[in-house]
Amino acid sequence: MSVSVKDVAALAGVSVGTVSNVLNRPGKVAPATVERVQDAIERLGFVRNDAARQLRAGRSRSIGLVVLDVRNPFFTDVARGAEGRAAAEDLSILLGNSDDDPTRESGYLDLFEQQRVHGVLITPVDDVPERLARLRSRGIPAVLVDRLSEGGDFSSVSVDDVAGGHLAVRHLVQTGRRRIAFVGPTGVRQVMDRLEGARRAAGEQEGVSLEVIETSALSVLEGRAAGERIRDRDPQHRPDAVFAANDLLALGVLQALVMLGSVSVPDDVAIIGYDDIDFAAAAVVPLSSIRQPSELIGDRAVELLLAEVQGAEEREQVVFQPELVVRASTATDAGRSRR
Amino acid sequence: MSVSVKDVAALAGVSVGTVSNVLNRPGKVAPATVERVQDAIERLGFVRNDAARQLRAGRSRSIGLVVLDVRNPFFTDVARGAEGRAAAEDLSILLGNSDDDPTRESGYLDLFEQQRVHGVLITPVDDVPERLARLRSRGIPAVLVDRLSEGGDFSSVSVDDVAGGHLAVRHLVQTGRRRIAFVGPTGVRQVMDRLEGARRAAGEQEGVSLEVIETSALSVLEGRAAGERIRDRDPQHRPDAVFAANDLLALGVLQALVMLGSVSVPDDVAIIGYDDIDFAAAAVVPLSSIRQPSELIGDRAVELLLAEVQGAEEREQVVFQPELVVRASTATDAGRSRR
DNA sequence: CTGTTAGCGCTTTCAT
DNA sequence: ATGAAAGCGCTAACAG
Repeated sequence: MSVSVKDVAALAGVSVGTVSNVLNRPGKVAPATVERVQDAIERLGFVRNDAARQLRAGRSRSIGLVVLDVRNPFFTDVARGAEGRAAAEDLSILLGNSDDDPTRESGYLDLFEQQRVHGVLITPVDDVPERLARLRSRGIPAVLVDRLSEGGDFSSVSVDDVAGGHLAVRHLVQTGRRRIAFVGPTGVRQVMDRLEGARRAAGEQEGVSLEVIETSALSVLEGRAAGERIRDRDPQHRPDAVFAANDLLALGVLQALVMLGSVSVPDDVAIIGYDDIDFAAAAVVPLSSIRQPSELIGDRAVELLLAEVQGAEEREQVVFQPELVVRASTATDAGRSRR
Repeated sequence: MSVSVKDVAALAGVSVGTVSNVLNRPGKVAPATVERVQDAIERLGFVRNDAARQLRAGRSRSIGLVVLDVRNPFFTDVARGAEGRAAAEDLSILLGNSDDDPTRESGYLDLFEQQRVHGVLITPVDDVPERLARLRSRGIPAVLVDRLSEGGDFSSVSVDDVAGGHLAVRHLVQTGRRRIAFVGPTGVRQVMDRLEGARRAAGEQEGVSLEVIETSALSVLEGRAAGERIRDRDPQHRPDAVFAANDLLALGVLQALVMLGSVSVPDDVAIIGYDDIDFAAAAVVPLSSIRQPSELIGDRAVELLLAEVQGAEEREQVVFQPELVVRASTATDAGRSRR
């Protein structure tokens, strides 16, 4: 069926070893032979069998990446960053989407383990340190993405979520907001950190309240549901600002308030999101947000992984600082004084 | 390093053949033996080596998918659809992002060929029929995604882009627009088809003009650039409607007109996009669009691929019909009559 | 510079 | 029901 080195060798009148050398170390082969072999390769349309190479090498030339949600532009950006860095090393990225589901996450880790990937980049759903420790004990290092490693057992590339939450709420408070609602799924680590930062910022000023509106996911749909609950309240019990745990949620809240309801943003309610995805700027009301260097995260994560593959002993924790991006959704409007 | 079936066999006191049977056909092995083997597997933490299985099987358990742009939600939705269908068959999806670059596209096809994937799903940048024919001759079938096969040589799953373009412009014309601008990269097949449909619809009504504003990609950024060009024109030379080749472009145009300019949408200029991505509904001005059944496309594409893998001789062309979704960006506003 | 060969881990006959 | 052994395609070590 498929042509192998053997066929190439036969046609070129050399041994398989020589074919292999032409493929991997052409310098070690006489120019005339190289040509003859390449000719045969061309003629037969020979394509290396990766499975055989992997079997021989003991591991594949790919890196597994498990993200929480492929539909979230933040993660596709991270993936892009990782891909670019990996390509430079002639490695490819296997992208897995856990969709916040521990079973799916575990499925991908199984798959990656079976594939003997070079290493795994993961934004864990679950607390998976034991799982990752097992991987490592089998020679597959892991780097946490968008999540700090607890005991420093793993290298990680993350963004200071507490600082991000603080930035967001401090901004809301400074622009005069007092009754702040935090919208997000409290089961998620990053979200909890953002909430902690938010609480801290709220606590720094008298008279600021912070309530939590729980959602079950970080999606536009969930945001819309949360927004509807806010919209349906008595105006006097409504928050005057919403800090959403990510932009998808924020966009959903925005939809519910502005498009499906009659609440004005930012006049009645200010909204700030998190991630600063491309779509944030193009929203109904352009969305203020907390920017994370997403592609850079992917890039650095691969770098740390490769260092570990190459035997680096120290685990490194890279923590980027987030950045506040102010847009119309949190504008200090003149209109508010009317009330 | 890694534990193999041999180690498991040794610990369980059986032969490797039996271990393999326990793994693949447990029914053929005595219950007591099964238990003993599974115990050994557990104890040793044995994990199958995919490379070895693939080598043996002659091909991998994955399907390659090459898309034009991972950052475009349309394609991540397609990927999701494909992944779901593939998972049901115990196959995984290898996602490649060509980024509209023939070199990258070709790189992924090389990679997939080396991996001996089950098949390839691709939205081609280039005209790659010869490349795909070669793949097929090597036993790797290909299915075109979001693109009809020219001579019917390949199965394909697409959406009738001519009809979509027609729907969009007919809608604009019916809501009173007369000077329509089509925004998009004319080098792309799907875009050309949408343009053709647009031209047809424009021709069906006296006094409707259709100009083409060329962009170099289907991105928000390119849309913004195009929007700026429109914004900077004399109001009387401005189109009164824009049909953007996809939602990313449309969102960019919208940004340029509304947020960075002072053109009102839809009062001065109506905008309609294509794909109906989630973010369209949440845009500054909720975007009218042409909806495509994206997840279904991925799902069906895998189905056609599997049929071909299983020896189906006929190539099938699945063509879905697009659907018009009207939102505020093309509202027939009372305001227009003022002029 | 080139050839020979062992072996990576697994599955699958073919015997027993 | 289980075992023995061949072989998938490739690479690297060694010999010549």
